Amino acid sequence: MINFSGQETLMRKADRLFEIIEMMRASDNAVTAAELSGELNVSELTIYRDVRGLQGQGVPIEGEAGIGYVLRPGFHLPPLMFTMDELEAIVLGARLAGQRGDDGLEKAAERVISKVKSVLPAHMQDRMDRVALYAPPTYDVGHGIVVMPEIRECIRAEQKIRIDYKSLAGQPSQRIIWPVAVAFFSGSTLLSAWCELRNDFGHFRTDRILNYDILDEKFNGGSGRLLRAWEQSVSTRKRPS
Amino acid sequence: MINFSGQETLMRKADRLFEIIEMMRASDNAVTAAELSGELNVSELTIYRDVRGLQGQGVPIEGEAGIGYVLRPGFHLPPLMFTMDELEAIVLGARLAGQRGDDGLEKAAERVISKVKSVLPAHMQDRMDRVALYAPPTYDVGHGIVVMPEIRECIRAEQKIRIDYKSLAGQPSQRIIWPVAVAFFSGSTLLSAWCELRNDFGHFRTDRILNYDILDEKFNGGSGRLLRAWEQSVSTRKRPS
DNA sequence: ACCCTACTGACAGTATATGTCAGGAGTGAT
DNA sequence: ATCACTCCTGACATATACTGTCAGTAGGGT
Repeated sequence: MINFSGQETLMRKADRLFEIIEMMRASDNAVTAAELSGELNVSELTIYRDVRGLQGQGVPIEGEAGIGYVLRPGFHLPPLMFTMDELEAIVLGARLAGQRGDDGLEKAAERVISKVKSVLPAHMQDRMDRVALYAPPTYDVGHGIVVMPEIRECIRAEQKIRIDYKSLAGQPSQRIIWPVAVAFFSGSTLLSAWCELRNDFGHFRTDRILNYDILDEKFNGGSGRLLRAWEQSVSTRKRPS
Repeated sequence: MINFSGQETLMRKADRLFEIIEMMRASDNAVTAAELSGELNVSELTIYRDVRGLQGQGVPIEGEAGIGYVLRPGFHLPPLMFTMDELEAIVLGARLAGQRGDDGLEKAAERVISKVKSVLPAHMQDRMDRVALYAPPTYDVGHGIVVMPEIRECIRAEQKIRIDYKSLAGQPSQRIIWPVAVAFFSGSTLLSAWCELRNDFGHFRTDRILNYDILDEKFNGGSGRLLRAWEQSVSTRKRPS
């Protein structure tokens, strides 16, 4: 955009090489040349040539037919300062997280803003203060008696919880759960967990948890395997609406 | 050196740009174009052109006659330390911003995650991948013909916009506005701006903007004063519901 | 005053980057 | 085994970007 005086294409190419690496690193799965070419507005062949060039330069990209490209972990190029777009995303995200999330997250989001601001050059600090993207207030989410920061800590520490739960029908029950994830809806918060009673994953509205005890006993999340299993169980029983 | 298969010069140039930045960062004093050209085996003019290109791309290089080049801080992202609460706020915020915001913000939010992760100590990177706080999918927000990243850029650059707008009643009108803020509701997006037609602030649903032209003419936001005036005008005419 | 240095402009040859077209070979699913 | 997907190679043509040389201007420091 602001390119004075030629050099447009080279810059575009240097940027493209950078973007290729970023996209591969950002994605968990393999990235295909077709995806890259679509995103970067060049032909697939150009991507192939770019990748070959990067590999020749020592970038650990692995390409497999039928799969796509994967960037082997451990490759780091020096991290660049946040762009204005990224700062706007951080500020908007913090505002949203502060509204949707619990008190702990709200305060954490504020600390994030100030930490990020502290590493910015002076002129960008001003601009960050003036990010004018807003998340309009929603209903205050009620968590009942549940102290959400505690629950999040249980997820991280893999600690079991015994809960007294009242189902939608009003049926009370007691069960021991392995907390896995939290979904922040606009009006309510859902705690997803493995339920020992049902031997399956279940979702529990936090405002229907009547009582709970954090147990000393831990469960084994298997370095994220339980989380991935939960993700899969959610994506397979998708609701139509 | 290890350059197989063509692309020698481009790689050399991309590398050279990288090297120029590295040499400037490594040196405490200013670096002269002559030093760079000697080290990189190109003419001085090529260095001048490279630097101009980098500056055009936003790299904060300052050149002074008689002195040399200096890389201002704010190009590299320094290491950052976050607590788990803060990391969870960042990840949740990025997910929320990615859903509510426009395409540009979604990508920016992804890059934020990737950048933050890259400056984190190793043991925290894994934990960041496993943050299990989710923002449930919402309806896809329609912006009509409006390209939101462009609008955000106009807010930052304080550029006037001429819009064709269709009011709720269906009444079309053309006006020139000074874009001030964007509010991302869950179902729609509101652009707030000073309206030259009404001489007052107004809110415009992006999906009711029929057409728009970004003008070269700029307005004067007064270092955030316009934004604060808008904030005040919003807080005084609060709607009860 | 003097040297150093960033910067600009014009000109020309080279090499480079990119696209299109066609085809080969490996992978995973049906 | 077939099929769809994907990485990868080769050849060819075109536009254009990069680089160097030469000459000159302007600002900084001593």
